[in-house]
Amino acid sequence: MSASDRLQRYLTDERGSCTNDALQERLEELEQLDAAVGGPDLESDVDLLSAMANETRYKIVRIVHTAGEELCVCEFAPLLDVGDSAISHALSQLTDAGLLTRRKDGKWRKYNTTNRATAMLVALDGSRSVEP
Amino acid sequence: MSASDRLQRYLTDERGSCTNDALQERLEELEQLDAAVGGPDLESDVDLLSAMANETRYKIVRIVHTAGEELCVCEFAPLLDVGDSAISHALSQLTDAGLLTRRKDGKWRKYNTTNRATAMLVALDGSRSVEP
DNA sequence: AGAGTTGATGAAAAACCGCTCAAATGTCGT
DNA sequence: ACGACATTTGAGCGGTTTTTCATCAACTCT
Repeated sequence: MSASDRLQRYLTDERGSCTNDALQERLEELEQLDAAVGGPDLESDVDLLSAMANETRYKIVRIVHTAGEELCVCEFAPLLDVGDSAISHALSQLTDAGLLTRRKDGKWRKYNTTNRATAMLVALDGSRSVEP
Repeated sequence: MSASDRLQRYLTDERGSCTNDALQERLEELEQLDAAVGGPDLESDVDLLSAMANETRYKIVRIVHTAGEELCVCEFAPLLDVGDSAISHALSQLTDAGLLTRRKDGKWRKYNTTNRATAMLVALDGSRSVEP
């Protein structure tokens, strides 16, 4: 097929020559990379990243992380300029993604960060402006 | 206003009592959290997370990271089930977000991961299934 | 110079997201 | 059990994102 056509020309360019065997070998190497990537973690990782990839939800995670203690839903409300319902949706998505824990305390619900959330924020902070 | 109404009831519940001064104090604490969060990094962090929060783009970053070497556009094509154009869009977004570097090599373009991308993947892998 | 190839770019269709509104659930105090 | 309150849930609307299609710019080789 033509899918690997370009790849063969590329390998020829890079290595001077490229037999069909060499092409197949490289294709297999790439397939292995793909297989290693496509595991069951892919979906949960993308879910986690999607959960944080929104200003409202990112701020929630940051706020709890910075607070260093569990916070009540009613404490987010004054800080986020969206309705209570949106906050609740956000908290649920973050909890489902494994970024927050939810605890019932009587009439109130309290949320705290998980290790996963902390790890992400630390990675973000630690790698900032350290190009490349 | 009623925005801090609920908060006052909450504080009363938690601490037994809550003067208006105590309410104001807590509100200020929360505002400080919010201020610390709303810095200029917020936007770039959300951009970075958004860039990774998509199966196609996540796979690209993972593949380059796992390969441990720069890869040519033509090497992604056989692994991703989207058109060449979508791959190009994805690579641009990832590069703009600071997750990949782009290098011209004659006719070909090669992409590699940045430290930022590595930091994110390491954080994801290192915090997996270590609840909470 | 011209043909062929790689990759980027822009518009537009299709899929998806984020918010609000209305209604539901669970909890507390009376 | 009832009313008040805190939060969640589900539907739906408007806007954004992801992909494709067509086109373009840059580069290579003859």
